[in-house]
This record gives sequence, structure tokens and C-alpha cells, in this order.
Amino acid sequence: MENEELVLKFMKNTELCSECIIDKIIQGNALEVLEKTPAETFDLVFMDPPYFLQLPPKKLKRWNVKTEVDAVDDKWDKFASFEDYDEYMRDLLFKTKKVMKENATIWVISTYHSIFRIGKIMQDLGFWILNDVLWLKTNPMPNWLGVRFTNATETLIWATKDKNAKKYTFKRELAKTFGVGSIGANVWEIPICGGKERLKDAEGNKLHSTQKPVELLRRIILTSSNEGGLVLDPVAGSGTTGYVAKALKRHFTMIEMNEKYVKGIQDRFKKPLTQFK
Amino acid sequence: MENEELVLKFMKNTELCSECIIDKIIQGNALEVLEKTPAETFDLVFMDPPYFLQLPPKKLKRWNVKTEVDAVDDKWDKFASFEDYDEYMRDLLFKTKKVMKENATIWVISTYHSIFRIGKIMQDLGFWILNDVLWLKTNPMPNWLGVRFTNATETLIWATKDKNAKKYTFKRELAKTFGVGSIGANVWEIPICGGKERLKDAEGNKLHSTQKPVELLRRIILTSSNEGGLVLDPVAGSGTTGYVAKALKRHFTMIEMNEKYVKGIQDRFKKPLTQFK
DNA sequence: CAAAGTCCTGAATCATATG
DNA sequence: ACATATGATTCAGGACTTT
Repeated sequence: MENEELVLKFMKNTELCSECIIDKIIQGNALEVLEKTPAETFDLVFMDPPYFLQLPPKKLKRWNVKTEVDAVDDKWDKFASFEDYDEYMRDLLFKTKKVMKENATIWVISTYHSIFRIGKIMQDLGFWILNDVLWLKTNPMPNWLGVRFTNATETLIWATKDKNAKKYTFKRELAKTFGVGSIGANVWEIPICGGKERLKDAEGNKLHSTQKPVELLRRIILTSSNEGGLVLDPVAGSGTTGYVAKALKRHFTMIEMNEKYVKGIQDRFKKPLTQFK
Repeated sequence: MENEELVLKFMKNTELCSECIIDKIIQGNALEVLEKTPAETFDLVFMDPPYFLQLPPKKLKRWNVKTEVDAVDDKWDKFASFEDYDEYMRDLLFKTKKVMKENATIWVISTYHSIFRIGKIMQDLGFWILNDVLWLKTNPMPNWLGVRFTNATETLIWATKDKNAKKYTFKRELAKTFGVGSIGANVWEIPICGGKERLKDAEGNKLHSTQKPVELLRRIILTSSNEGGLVLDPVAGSGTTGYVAKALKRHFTMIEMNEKYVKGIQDRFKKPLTQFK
């Protein structure tokens, strides 16, 4: 059974071999798993860390319906302070850098809540930023109180391990078709993940509060990796990265600590893969 | 002559009064000028700091703190490192924060080269980010080399002095008309500054390498200030901020060290103001 | 079955007044 | 300071219900 072998439970203080992590979901703490992963292993990294949203304790009520906004209140997004968040992100990025091949690139996504801290830490660690790519949501949640602009974007930082890593993968012809305006701009219009694509748990609630759309990962993987390459997602969540990587004939390694999410990813892989042209 | 009184040459160790800085270009070092400016004076700040583009080592730039004496020779100089840049930006933002009124907001613009560092510093200083607003250039530099995405955006951070500053100015109906789509999104499509709008020096070269478009400032000033309010630009450059503020019936204070730019701003104000609806 | 109408929701740092 | 009540603001898209 393919899915019985999909998950690899990480045992503390056990070294991981280069072969056994291919096309696997490693259930464990990313900081510990990465430390036991061979250096310079991956061709591409996609990282979707906690954003540290700092939402108010009270839920926002809608005025015309009786529902509340089901905002992100997951434990994994809570940090005591910016300092704690910085420390976590620095550790995660540092360990991720070590397992990247010399010419690998990394994509990190967040919003204004934390993307500035992330970018600063990346620069301090020696990553060389190639672009900031803006995900422009076609259907964001409006700011109906009208006290700020509707936050319709998330920011992706795309970077190499360091300034001198020149021979990274970039599929220029494809990349040109993704951005607005057909000039290969750093702005991608993509709807948020919903409908049938959105994974549900046994109770019919959304499996993961921040599932990333397949189309976002499709563009990332197609522009910055080759067929047969190995893609890492150290904070896998709902597993979009591995799911799309497989559909696009790349190999993947995903790390996820939460057992519920790991099971959700297993279920996701049991269904037929989305077919891309 | 109005233009003879437009410029106020800053004298070191001299306190500035609240009245004498209204509708003035203060010629001097921003860090020194701000220190001698009364606290809680301004309703709105627009800041367009050096971007620290990190050109090859021999062309590294550094913003040098100049004295009165060598101010004549002032020009862009090197930043030796990220640390130097951070220190400069932290100082500039800290001093700017002190001269902002309690309910004032600040806009800071940069690109991926330094916007992450700036945002991190702002958060550390207690600024509360309301939005990141993306300026999407409709006619970006054709920098398509096929090795990265065309960089078609600059990022604006819009923030209050702190988390509890609720009663800031936001013209919601106007704001809705600016963003792409119909929901007041945080993405503004604006062409880069060129044509007749672009200021030239005596030799016919562009006066300033990063002159900001009038339309950008129009949107900022209209959405986040009231008529009669006082707008600060501590790094004035070509003076778009004060120029647009005046045209929109706001007062302004601009600080600029470089004499060539100050003269350029004076010339700019001699011409009839652009008329806005 | 098709078309039209209703309801729900999405990484949200979304207000103000009174006690 | 915190808790609670009041108020009259939002949009695209998918799922569901009704005609």
C-alpha cells in the first residue's frame, strides 16, 4: 500500500538517509528533523510558516448574518513576542539553508504581519533575494468596517542560498506567462483556496485554516524546479506542496508535526491527483 | 517673493518653532532637524528613504551624516553594511515617530532590497502596521533578463504610531476608488514618473534618480489626511510630497540636505501647481 | 434540468460607548 | 484597566435551495 509507506515517523536522535526521505511525509518537529537531514539535499524549498497574526481575542461579527469570522486562532500561530517569533524563524531558516543544494532556491510566504521580519532574517543569514512576488487574491475578505485598505495580497520572498549562487533554475518562458501584464511581472493573480479544493475534516470543518491554493504551488514549482528534482516543505500543513510536486513529476519531502494534518495529507494523496497540462 | 521664504536653512543646535516650519523646505540633515522639531507636530508623514540597492562592493552606498560645513558637497555615499543601514533607518524612524501627533499615520516606501529591514525596525519601534500597499508600475523598467521576475512593484508600509491609535484619518470612499478591483484593495496601479512630470537639472539630466509620481502622493495624501493638515517629508528629494500637499490644500514641512535638490524644489514651486479635481 | 435566489465564508493584526 | 452592548459597514465565489 502506497499510503502506508508515505509517512515516516521521526525518531529523535536518529539520522535520516538521503534515500528514505524521498516522497515522504516526515511526522516530527521541523527543527529536529532538519538537524538530522543530510546537508545539501534539496533542489527547491517552499516554506509557509506561521504568520503570527496577533488577532484580537474577540471574534469579528458580521452584521447581516449571525455568523462570526472563523479567523485563524490556531495554537501554532501564537508566540509570546516578536523576539520569540524571530528566534523560531531564524532557527528554521538557518537549518533549512543547510539542507539546500548550492543552486537551490527557497520561497517563503507571509503577510505584512511578519514578512518584514522574515525578510530581514533571511538577509542576515546570507540568503540573496531574487524577487518579492505578490500573490494578489481575486477574492479576499473585504475590510467592511472601512478602516484600512482591504488586504488582498500575500508576499512571497524568492531567494538563493547566497549572492554567488548563479545557476539556479528559472523557467523564463513559463514565468513570463504567470505575472500580470505579460511582462513576467512579480505579481500573480490567484483566487484563494475554496470550493472542492478545500480539504475538510471528519466534522466537515476546514482541515487547515490556511490551506494554500494548488495554482500557487504550481507556478512556484514549474518556474523554479526541474522534473525529477527534490522539493522540501518543512512546515507542510495541508500538504499542497507535495501534492503538486508529485503531479508535476517532482519528488518531495514534507515535514509536519500535527498528526491531524499528517492524516489529512495521507487522505489527500489517496484521491486522484489533479492533472496539469 | 514667496520662494525666498520657502527655504529655511537649518542652524545646528537651534530649536525650531511650530510656526516657522509650516510650508517650508528645511535645508539640513534630517536626523539633526528632527531632533530640534517640537514633538507631536505632524498629522501625516511620507518617507522615501535610501533603498540601499547593494550594488557591487565598489559602488556600495552609504548615507553619510554631514555637518553644516561640508553640506555643500553632500551626495549619496556608502552604507558599509546592513548594520549601518539599519542604524540609520532606526534613528530616522525613531526621531520621526516623536514628531508625529498621536493619531498621525506614516507611509514608508522601498523595494525588496530594504523594505523588510524597514518594516522590522518599524515594528520594533512600536509602529502598528495598518497595511502594506503595493505600487504596481504599469510601465516598469524593462529589466527582463530571463533570470528573475520583472520587478514591477514597490512596497509602501502604512502605519500608526502604536497599536492603540485608532482615530487616524482614512477616507474610505476615496480609498475604494484607488485600489485594483472594487473593494479598495491594497494594490495601486500607477505609471512611473516620466515625461513632462520628470524634473530636469540645468544640463537636462533628471534632477533626482527616484522622483516619485504625483499620483502616488495624491492617493496617499487624500486617503490619510484632511485639508489644512500638516504633512512631513523628512527625506524630500525632488519634493513631490510638498508639491502635492500644497495642491491639495494641506500644509507641509520638507527636510532635504542636498542643495541641488532644494533648488530643484524651489523651481518646481515656481511653476503653476498641477490642478486636481 | 435549468435558472434564479439564498446563504456562507475567506491568514482580519477591522469600532465605539458605556458600565 | 476589562467586560459587555450597540451598531447598520463588505465582496467574490461556491454550495445549496427554490422556482
